[in-house]
Amino acid sequence: MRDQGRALEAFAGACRSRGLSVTHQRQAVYEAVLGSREHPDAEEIFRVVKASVPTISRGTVYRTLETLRQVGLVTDVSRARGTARFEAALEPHHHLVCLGCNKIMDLHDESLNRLRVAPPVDGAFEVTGYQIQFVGYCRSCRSRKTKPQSR
Amino acid sequence: MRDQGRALEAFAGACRSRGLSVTHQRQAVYEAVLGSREHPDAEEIFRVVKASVPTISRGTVYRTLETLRQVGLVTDVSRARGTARFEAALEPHHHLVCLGCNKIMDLHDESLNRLRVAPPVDGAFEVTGYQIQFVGYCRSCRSRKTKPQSR
DNA sequence: CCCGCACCTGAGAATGATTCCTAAAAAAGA
DNA sequence: TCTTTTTTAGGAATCATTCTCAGGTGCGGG
Repeated sequence: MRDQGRALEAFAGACRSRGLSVTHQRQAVYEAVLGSREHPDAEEIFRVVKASVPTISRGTVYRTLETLRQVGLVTDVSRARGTARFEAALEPHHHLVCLGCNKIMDLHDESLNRLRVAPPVDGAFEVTGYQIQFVGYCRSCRSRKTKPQSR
Repeated sequence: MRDQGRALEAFAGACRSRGLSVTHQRQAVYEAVLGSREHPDAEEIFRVVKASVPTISRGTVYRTLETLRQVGLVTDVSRARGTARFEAALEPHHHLVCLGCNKIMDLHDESLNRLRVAPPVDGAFEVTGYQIQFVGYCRSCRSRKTKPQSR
């Protein structure tokens, strides 16, 4: 995993460049996310990190994941921020998701609805549709992007 | 909204074809989702539905949303199923999400990483990346697709 | 290398969304 | 209509996540 080594090296720099202190807890959490393949949840990461940093608390894991997510070092695969939000499955459309404030905006763009995909994973999975999430920063979050809000 | 009218008409049929009873609670919940533009959460839908079905309970709203999601009539925009799941933001890749069991699988496909998007929403939003979610049914959920599991 | 201070962490309480449980009500369908 | 199966209301229970705050720590300036 060359990528992983590099990512780890770059971690301290990435933190500093955004005004975040480099703590070993943060490194351990990031390392744990880097090292797992299975889309771990906070509890799983807590368990893993605990092995190297026995005193770490759940609160720190949650806090750190949120921080890393806001600066873009970690992705929330499930995008489970706050309460679950719904919409009718009518015409396909896509979403803009702000990493700063978690606002979700609709994006209607016909040209995105004609993606052709090679049947993924040998037909074991039946695809019925898709959605594209564009992540980034909305206007108001862009201006304070260097330092994540606690919310 | 021609789509809405049509969707509502088709609702009963859609339920029946999947072996779901057609209850007025279910219709009211679906109608509420159809009628809102703002990615409502369960609480909001509860409030709206309550106006027409005063005796409805929160439990029913949650249950119904989950059911409708599993059969594909409603989309969980935030995909907030269960606990939040993370991964390192290394090389871009995409996901297969099973509507039945909520399993998330990685999908690496170079050709999907070169999507060009017209700058969405007049530059008010700064896009830093994107992810595509392919939704559908995994092999084991496909066989029992007609009737959703309670989990 | 030491200080000061803003930023972080640990521990556990508090919150709040979601799920679960059960008796009663409603839908299905023969 | 009668029987069977599914669904609902209501409320308790769960459990992930956030908050609070006292004590610790990274780090820039001297």
